[in-house]
Amino acid sequence: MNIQETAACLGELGNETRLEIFRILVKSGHKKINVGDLQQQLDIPNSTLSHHLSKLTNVGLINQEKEGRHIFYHPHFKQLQGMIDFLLDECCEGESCLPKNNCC
Amino acid sequence: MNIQETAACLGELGNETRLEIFRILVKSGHKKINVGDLQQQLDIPNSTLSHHLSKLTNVGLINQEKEGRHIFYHPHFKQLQGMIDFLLDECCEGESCLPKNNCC
DNA sequence: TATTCATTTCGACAATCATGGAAATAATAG
DNA sequence: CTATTATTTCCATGATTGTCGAAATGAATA
Repeated sequence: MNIQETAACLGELGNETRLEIFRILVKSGHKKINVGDLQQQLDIPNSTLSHHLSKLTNVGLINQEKEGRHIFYHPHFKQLQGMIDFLLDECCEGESCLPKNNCC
Repeated sequence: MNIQETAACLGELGNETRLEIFRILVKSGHKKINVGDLQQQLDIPNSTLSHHLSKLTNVGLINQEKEGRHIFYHPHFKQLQGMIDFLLDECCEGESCLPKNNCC
C-alpha cells in the first residue's frame, strides 16, 4: 500500500455518503447486502448510489459479488487494514508507540 | 467522533500532499517541526503548504504551537485514533473481529 | 527603526466532484 | 415473449478543491 493508494482510499471515505455506505457494509460484516438494501437504508437515488459504490470499488475498499439478479457488496477488510497501517506506520520514528492492530 | 467529523478528517488526509505532510509529522513523533522544515522536505510554495496545514488544523488532525518566530506543528494523535476507531467501530455487528488499538 | 526571515492572506484559475434525472441493460418470473 | 425488478450508464450542472503568485503580516534581531 503506497501513498497514492492510501490517499485514494482515504479520499473516497472522506465523503459522508460514502462513509455511511461503507459503515453499513462494515457493520453487517459478512452478511450479504445488495444495492436495493442500501438504497432503502440511505434513501438516495439509484444513480447516485451506484456512483458512490463504483468509487469505493475502484479503490478496492469494497467488493461486489454477482448472484442472480442481485449484486452483493462487502467490505474488503484487507484494504481497510492496509490503509490504517499506512497511517500508523513508522509512527514516532520506530519508537513503536502504536501497537499493531489486525482487522478480521 | 461522529460521522461528519470523521468524514472531514478522512477527506483531508485523502489529498496526497496533505497525507505526506501528515506522515512527516507522524514519523517525527514528538520532535518539533516548523513550516520551514516542512517546506524544505516537500518543495512546495509556502502559500500551498500553509493552505494544507490550515486544512489539517481545522479538522483537528494537527496542532500548532507558537514559539518565538516559529510555529511548530505536531499530529493530534487522539483525533487520528478517533478517526480509526470510528471506521472499525461496530465491525461485524459486535462480533468484535477487530482488536482495539491504541495510538500513543 | 530597519532588516530579515517565517508565515499567512488574498485572489484567481482550471480541474475535479457530488448529485440526480432519464434512458439503457440485465436477469428473473409468469 | 412480456412484465417486473435491479442495476448501470449517460449526461448535465452547480459546487468545491488544489494550486500558486503576489502582497501582507508578524516577530525577532541588529
